[in-house]
Amino acid sequence: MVEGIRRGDLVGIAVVGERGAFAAPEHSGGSAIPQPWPQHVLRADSDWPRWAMWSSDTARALVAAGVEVRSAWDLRAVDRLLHGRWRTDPARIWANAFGLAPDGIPLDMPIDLFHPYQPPDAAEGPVDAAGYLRPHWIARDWYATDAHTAQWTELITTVARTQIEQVQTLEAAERVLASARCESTTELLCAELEHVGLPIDRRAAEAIIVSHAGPRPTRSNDEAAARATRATRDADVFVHAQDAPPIDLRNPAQVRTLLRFVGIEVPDTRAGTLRRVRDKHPIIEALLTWRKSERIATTYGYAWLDEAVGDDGRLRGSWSSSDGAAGRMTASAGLHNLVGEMRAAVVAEPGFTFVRADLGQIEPRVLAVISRDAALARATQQDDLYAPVAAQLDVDRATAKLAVLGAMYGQTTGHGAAALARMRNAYPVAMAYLDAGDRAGQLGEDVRTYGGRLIRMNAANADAMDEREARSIAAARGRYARNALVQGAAAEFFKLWAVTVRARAVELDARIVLCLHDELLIHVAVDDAPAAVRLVDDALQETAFRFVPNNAVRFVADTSIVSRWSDA
DNA sequence: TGCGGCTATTG
DNA sequence: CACAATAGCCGCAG
Repeated sequence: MVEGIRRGDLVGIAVVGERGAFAAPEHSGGSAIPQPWPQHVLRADSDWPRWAMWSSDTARALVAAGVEVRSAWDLRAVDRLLHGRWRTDPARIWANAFGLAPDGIPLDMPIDLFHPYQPPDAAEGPVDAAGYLRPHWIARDWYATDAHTAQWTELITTVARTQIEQVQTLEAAERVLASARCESTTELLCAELEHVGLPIDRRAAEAIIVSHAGPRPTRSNDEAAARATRATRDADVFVHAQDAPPIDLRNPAQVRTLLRFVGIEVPDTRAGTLRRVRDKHPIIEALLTWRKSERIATTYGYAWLDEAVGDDGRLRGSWSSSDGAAGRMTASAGLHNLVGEMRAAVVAEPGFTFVRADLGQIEPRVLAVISRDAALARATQQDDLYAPVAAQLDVDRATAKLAVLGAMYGQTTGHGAAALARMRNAYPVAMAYLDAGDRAGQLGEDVRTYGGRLIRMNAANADAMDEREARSIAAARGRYARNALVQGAAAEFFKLWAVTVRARAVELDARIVLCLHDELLIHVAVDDAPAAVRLVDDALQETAFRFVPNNAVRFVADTSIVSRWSDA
């Protein structure tokens, strides 16, 4: 335990070289205390602060050192939330926090023949006369003294406090503040997800790969063997067009030529297009099968297994806490788009099992919250929200679902169009909310999600564009903004649920091993699985209460205990 | 070698 | 002219 640090304190922390350092809280009267890693004082059980850090790079260093951090204030994550920019660095975060023009940020001098490296003047403080951070302070590999380190960590605390003041000026400041904390703690979760990895049964994975890509090439024959397996795979298609000239099945234009040769004309060669003509010629079925195998062989083949799955049988990718248009979590290495068949290889370790939980109909439920549509909120009281909506619209369930999704995505044509008109009648408040977002997007106005994330609508380049093209681009931007408000708020709900589960799971020694937009996968000892199920459900109720203070909207999750992901 | 197009998968 | 994401291979330009 650290002298003077109390629960809830905001304390700047940094990793400087081989050491960690944190600012002392104001009331202790001290300055930064550099510490070698690992640093067990950080895991003080009862009294713990909210550690302020520049970015999840610090969280990764902490996790790698075996330090458990419970909550954070991540300057980069909060900066992204407030200012809607993804490519940021400390110089920019600092400028944003203090309202300084970004084009005034001083650039670091390049080190080359004409500008040899010169050690910075140690007497210079971190901030220059104009108020910007000095570049060499950001580089921070030159820190020689504890005094420098102390200044650096205190500065982190300062930026965090300034960001909090910025949040206070926004509409719904309390909610945005909660959102900023959640985004920050999600950065910790991402660092942990990268460290822990997803348990994979390597032999099961290899069996799936063998069935599509053939046996693993040995080192002595890899080139030739790989060619041979590819040729075998291709031959299963060519056998249906034996007189056809040789073509490359990986080239869509040549596939069209091949199909034309057997008398089938298609506009493109996508799976959906091919399926519509599958009974015209047996080659279509063979081609679809080939595509599936080719995908496993290339994307989820031996190379993927070797690169992404460690010796400990854990699949690891890089995690981002808020990427893309609306701030969803993203992951690489197939963690977010693993083909269904390969999910059979995601298996809990001996003595452990998975608790898998996914939110039901999260986007329309979130829409009811953010739009404050009382009629839609009533529909969320049902386990299946689409049932009351279907009754309200006087259509079948499938049509109701299409209408709701179409409304959120900005669909204007197609089969759902008639039901969409009924949506306007039945849920005018929700539809008005969506339309307002759409209009803002079309006009190029930035919007903010429920949790306060700024969605930037960059001004369109109207030059060299005819009117029809301009209209189509404006419509696309409208749909983008409309959807970002819903998808973004849904992402915020999910992350709040995830960090709540993460916090509660500590006592069970359970670990979140996968986050998938509306789904959580938790790795837990078999005996603790029922407790983990209760924990997940309790966390959902808590999340719903925090997200919707008046509890007018109901959220549901489907939770199960499975040893194999595909069994859910 | 970098990038747009096409195609696949997922929520 | 339905939203978001990651990721592979191809052809083409340079």
